[in-house]
Amino acid sequence: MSTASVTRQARIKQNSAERRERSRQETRQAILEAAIEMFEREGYEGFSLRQVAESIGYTPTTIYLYFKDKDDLLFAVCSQGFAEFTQALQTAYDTHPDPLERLRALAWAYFEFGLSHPLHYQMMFMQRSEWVLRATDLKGDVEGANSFMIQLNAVVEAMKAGKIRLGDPVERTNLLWASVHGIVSLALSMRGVVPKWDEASARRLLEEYLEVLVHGLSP
Amino acid sequence: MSTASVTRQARIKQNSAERRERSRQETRQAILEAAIEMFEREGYEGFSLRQVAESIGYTPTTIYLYFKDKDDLLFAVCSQGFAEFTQALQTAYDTHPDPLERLRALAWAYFEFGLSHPLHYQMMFMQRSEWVLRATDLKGDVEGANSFMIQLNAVVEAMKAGKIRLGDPVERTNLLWASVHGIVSLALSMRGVVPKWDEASARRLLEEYLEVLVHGLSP
DNA sequence: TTGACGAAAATAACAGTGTAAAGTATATTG
DNA sequence: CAATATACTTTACACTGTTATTTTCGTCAA
Repeated sequence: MSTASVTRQARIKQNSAERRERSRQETRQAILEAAIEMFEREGYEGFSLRQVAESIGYTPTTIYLYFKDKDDLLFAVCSQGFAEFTQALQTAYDTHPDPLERLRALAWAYFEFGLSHPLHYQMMFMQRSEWVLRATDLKGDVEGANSFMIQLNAVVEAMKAGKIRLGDPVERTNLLWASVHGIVSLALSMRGVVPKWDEASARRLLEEYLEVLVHGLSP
Repeated sequence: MSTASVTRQARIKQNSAERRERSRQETRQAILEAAIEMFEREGYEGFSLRQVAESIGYTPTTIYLYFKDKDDLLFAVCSQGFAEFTQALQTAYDTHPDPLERLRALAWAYFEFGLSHPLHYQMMFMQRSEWVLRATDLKGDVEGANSFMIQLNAVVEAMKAGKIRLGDPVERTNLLWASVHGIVSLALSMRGVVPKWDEASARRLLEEYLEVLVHGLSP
């Protein structure tokens, strides 16, 4: 009887703790979602903790019970972007068995992500690129979950298959990565400002670039 | 006599106006220099009008007599960067007669500017790239003064000389520009964060990239 | 020389911002 | 029921850019 009541009480206690933890995660998620919505509406400059708090009926200081500071919340906003980005690359990798086509598909997936998530992209790879590390660390030790690793694998495979010239795989990957990033970031920066840099011409540019690259990298 | 005294008075008046105008430009310049110094020390985030004013013994509001607002002052800070950038490209252009070497030299000049003026570069080409237009417009109608035009000319020359494959010159220029920008911007973003992205490896990357490019673009 | 004028600079104020410390309900537990 | 831990708010501080108003001061004409 004593043991039974003790375990029941323990169970109740545990359930209570679980429920409270769940509630805690719920409000954390509510804050996060409000933050995402606000970030996508206002961008980086206009992103304000006080407005986020107000939009879900909380006092500004409450946010500090769930996130260390503004940067931490903003990182949480971006980390969803990182996850989506990695997944986009992963599906591109998985759906293209041919090594060369795979590289092309990866570049296009990269491009599409940037063009369709401009605010996230600018944050993730232009303003706060140091978060790349934090984001991949956060994902655990699964190597495949790292977006760089996906690209690296694709490069290694292409080398193995004799489709591109041999060389330091990491540097090759950086080369590809940097060029696509250059096109995407310039397209995002210049669109709406320089007429020549609309989305269509950015597409043509990437197309041309991939052509030049396979030419220049062929063994 | 009447005409003489009138003209003398007119001269005095004009000199006075000139001197006042000069004094005005002097304090404007003082503000601008303080702003540059502050920007280079604190970066974009830490750049504060009030601190700029304080550092030269002015009240914050005085700045508004010389610059429209914070953005305007920040643009003035960057416009020096644009001038220096254009000049760097121009000398690279002028000192290399061979078309292919010229393209290489332009890429390296671009690279060097970015690496040695990281804050300016990030402002000019990553955060506020819409200023590129404003900066070139400001320079007057001399086509050679535009950094893009310099690169464009170099590409056209290389095509004429049969050193690279024919194609839309503007798109070709964007291709070169975007790739170098990609390397530079990633190098700036990642250095100090990702060990692999130190300055030396960025240099190797550009070297390799130029090799691949002349391979891929050879007629 | 004085008095008016006009430009330059300063004051005061407003509406924001991120963040820390202290206080207050509310719910959980013994 | 009383003690306690948790969630949240209040208050406050030190900033930010920006505007409207007021003061200071050099220049210029009478």
